[in-house]
Amino acid sequence: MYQEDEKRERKELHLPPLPKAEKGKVVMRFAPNPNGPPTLGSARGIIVNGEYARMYSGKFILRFDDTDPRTKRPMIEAYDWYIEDCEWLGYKPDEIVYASKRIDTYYSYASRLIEMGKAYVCKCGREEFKKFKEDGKECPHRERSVEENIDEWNGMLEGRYSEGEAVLRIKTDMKHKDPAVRDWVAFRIIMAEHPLVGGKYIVYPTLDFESAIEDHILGITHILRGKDLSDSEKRQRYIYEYFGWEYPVVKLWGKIKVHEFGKLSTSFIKKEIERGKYSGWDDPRLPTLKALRRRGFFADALRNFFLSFGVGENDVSVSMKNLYAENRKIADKKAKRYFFVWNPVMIEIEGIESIRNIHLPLHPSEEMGERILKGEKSVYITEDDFRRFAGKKARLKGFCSVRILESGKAILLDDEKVLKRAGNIIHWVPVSQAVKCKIITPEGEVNGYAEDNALDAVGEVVQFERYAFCRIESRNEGLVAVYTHP
RNA sequence: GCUCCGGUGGUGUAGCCCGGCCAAUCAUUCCGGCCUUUCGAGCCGGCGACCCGGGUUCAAAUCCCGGCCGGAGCACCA
Repeated sequence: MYQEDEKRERKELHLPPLPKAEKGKVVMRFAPNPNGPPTLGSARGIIVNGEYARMYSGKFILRFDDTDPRTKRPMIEAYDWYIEDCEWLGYKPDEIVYASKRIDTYYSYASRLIEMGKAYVCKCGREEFKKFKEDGKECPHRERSVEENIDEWNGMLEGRYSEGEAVLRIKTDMKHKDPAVRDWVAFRIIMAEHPLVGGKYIVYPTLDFESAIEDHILGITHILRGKDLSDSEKRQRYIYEYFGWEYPVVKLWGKIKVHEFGKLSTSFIKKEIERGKYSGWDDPRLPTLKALRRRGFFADALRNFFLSFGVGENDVSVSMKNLYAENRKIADKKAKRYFFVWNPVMIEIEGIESIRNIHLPLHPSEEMGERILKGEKSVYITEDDFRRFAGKKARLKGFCSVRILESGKAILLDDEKVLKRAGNIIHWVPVSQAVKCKIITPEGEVNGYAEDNALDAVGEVVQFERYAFCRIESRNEGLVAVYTHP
């Protein structure tokens, strides 16, 4: 136990202290757009933000930045999926905020900015404005009076304009050295039904505006965001300055790429699911948290995996092998051991006349009790072993030593004649105890027989000896398991 | 084109801010050995890195300049 704590302690050190963080006063948020299910990438946001909040006894907020019902249309089911996965990962949000339900609030801040002369309604076309931006020139709408702007803004809200005809821009500096900062858009018109608030609004805030206001309202002290959003701070600071607010401490991190999953976009996956290529969002081949959970990964493994990356700005390109290693450390201690024989071949052992109960531990080192296998004449072994040992001696683990003949027969030997040494000990399943077992792997299905004792382990992550860790999913017509990793 | 960021072994990471204790940390992968209850597990051991070039300094992975390579933003997307 003491060692456990010490290990955990060391792990914590992976997260460097946050600048200007005071115990009990830190407020962090994870702000996804629920336009798809949480993925491996989401996990990093949840874990690192949640971990920091915990580290400083602070607050962890889950905020849905769902303010684009068209281009990044939220998926109604996904809201709850995020909440579930936060909890599964061990970071239950202290507060949950839905941006789309607080749009009126954003309007009021927008009005104030307009009244302050810090925001204006712009009716330039995209290309038109782009030109002004590139040239560092102000567009004709920029210097109109506050009164005119108030009127135009109300016009936007009332539907005087259609999509694309008018936007509300924040005044920054048209000569700012970074073109990305110049008079950015705070609100635009989108005539689309929103999954959560329906057709209540036609004017929606952009991420930069919504996020800027929310971070202040919620009292966020520290923001962790991808470096692709590094311009946000520069843009949002203008608003903070106009209102006299203090900007949170920002830490950027690089993007993360997992070798095994190329660039699978949410929309692409969605299409493939509809086409039937994937069985659903929890298809084991997908990088969704649902899939990982189904495969039997432990939340702590995800946690250690992501904490090991720290919060640097360099991009991370990593293999799932690293996650497997983290998971294995946990699974190895918890998983019961069973025999599963793939590509089964039946052998008959000459010399076995009666059935003997073979007692095997459910775990080699942890106290988990035992399982009983019938030591009988007919057993299955995997074809791989059959080929490897045909004509040679092998030991059926816990049962007996045999010489395997090409014919499919086997001859019982005295134990002394076969050294019980790693390398010649194989696993087996008694024919009378064999249950069909299907394993769903990322590469396809693997079929064979498992010992019937495994029927008791539905829902658990087990280790099929000499095969892999798997999560046993169901037991209808035989067993169905999902492959976790070697 | 403009702006910003990064570059430590196969992979990830510590160290860089406050130069020496760094012939560089930890993990993983890979390789080898051990294990008469498994294994791709465990245990033990091993290989393996500061992008390049200048400069500052008694001393540079650490500071400065230049180059090269990589990433990001310049959306009425998040």
